[in-house]
Amino acid sequence: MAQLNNVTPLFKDLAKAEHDYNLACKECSLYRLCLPLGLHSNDLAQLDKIIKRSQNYSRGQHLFSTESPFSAIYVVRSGSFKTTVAAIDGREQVTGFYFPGEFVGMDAIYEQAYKSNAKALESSSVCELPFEKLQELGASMPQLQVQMMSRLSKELSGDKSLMFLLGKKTAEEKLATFLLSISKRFQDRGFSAKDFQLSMSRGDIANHLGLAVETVSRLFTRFQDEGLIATHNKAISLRDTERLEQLCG
Amino acid sequence: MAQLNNVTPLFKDLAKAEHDYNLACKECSLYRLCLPLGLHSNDLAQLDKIIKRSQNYSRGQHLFSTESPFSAIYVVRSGSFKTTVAAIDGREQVTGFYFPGEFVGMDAIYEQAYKSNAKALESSSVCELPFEKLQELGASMPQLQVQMMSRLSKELSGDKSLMFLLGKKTAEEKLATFLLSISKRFQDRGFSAKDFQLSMSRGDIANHLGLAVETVSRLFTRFQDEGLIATHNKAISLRDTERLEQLCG
DNA sequence: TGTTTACATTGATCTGGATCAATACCCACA
DNA sequence: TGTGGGTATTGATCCAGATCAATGTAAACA
Repeated sequence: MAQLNNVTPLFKDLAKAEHDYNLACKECSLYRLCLPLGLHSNDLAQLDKIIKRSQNYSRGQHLFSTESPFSAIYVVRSGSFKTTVAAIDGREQVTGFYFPGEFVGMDAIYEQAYKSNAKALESSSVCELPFEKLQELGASMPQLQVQMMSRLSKELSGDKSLMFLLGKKTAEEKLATFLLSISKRFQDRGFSAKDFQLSMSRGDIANHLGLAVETVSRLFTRFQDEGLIATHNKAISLRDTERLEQLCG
Repeated sequence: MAQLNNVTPLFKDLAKAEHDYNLACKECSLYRLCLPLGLHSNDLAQLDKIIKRSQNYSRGQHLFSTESPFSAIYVVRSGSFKTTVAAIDGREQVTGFYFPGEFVGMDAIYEQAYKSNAKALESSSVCELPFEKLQELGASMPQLQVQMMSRLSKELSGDKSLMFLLGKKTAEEKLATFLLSISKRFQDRGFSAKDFQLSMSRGDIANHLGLAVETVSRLFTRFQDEGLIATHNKAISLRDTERLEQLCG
């Protein structure tokens, strides 16, 4: 097994830099990725006031579930989350993974009720946007509404791609696509696109991609044997991005 | 094969009732399902002004494609559409079917570019909402923005359910879910929930559900043999809704 | 009215990835 | 430093649904 060094832990550095959880939006290193983008500074100050900067969620803790009363949407501040939708018989589908700067819970707006469950994959923190106040604010701040719609639209278009992945891609293509998507998101956040630490289990990955854990495990082994990646448990190193891209279809 | 009578053609009656395509929103029979819901009458009048009521699209015609420049989102007025996302190698996934009152093209907002292709499944018409003007209007009309967000959120939550369907359901469960979803949408539009005419081909259904045409065809036959439905080509009659619901998982 | 072309059904066979089973590894906590 | 429980890997087998192949049906057009 190839040796892996200097692997960036999942947004840990960021979490450290953001140690002061009451840091105002304009001081936040996620600023560029987050809602405030495009807001004028006095608008931003108003938004700042309604945001609740909440304490940490520890690994496995629910941010919300379909049982929770709907009151807010969230932006990941540090760490990561997964969302799932479940059937009565217990089957569940991991519908998404969420990293710092990304919005969780937007599918709740329509029915004013969470339609999925969100769970922390590691020690994580969020900014809470109380939905009612957000809406009040939006009435006098069109730019904010535009930003929100933009976020919703982005997630929508990502979901369409996932539908293609689930419906039409082979196991191999699915995993290659997944790895590159994660890599891209790390890069957007200023981390290495090549070396990173997955916060989710093989089971979560498999579930999300519509595969069995065993298939994912075998693919990791094969990708490694073929020199596409190097793995050491949850640490991943992309070794041949070009070939991975070809594998995506 | 069971005989099928009095099957409601797909929103044809509606199309006829809406024969005057310049009908103002407040006169439109889709009012209740559409964007204007919750707007005050003077706001509505303003919205009315920017809506372009376009001519018909005939079967197979593109409403937009990923090549089209982005300028508007659409609301189906009569008929129906499918949207697809495609890979370079030609594979494509049908990401959704759209019926009167439903919004098409919202995933384009984020990147100001259509991320999918929309094609008419039959003779259809739409209301065109020029996005720039919609945004201008939204600035002075918070309720409009709220409505838009609500639509986006609704589609988002529908897509999450589709991800569950694609990732976790069996072929049988997929088809049962599909039939009931279509039935529900007909009912919402004031048509029979039991007897309707599908506007999409078996191929489109199969593609959308992540199945082969042959599998869908066999399932239709089996459902019919088991007395769950009666079919005559594209005409469908639900005979045992309860059992279909159980089959959804 | 026949011909064309696309769509749908049915049957036979094959296979990618699931499932079952066993072992190995990792780390949390005593 | 050992022990237990979750997580991961690896191998053997199976099967739901894909694919291949052929025929049937319908609607569109000359």
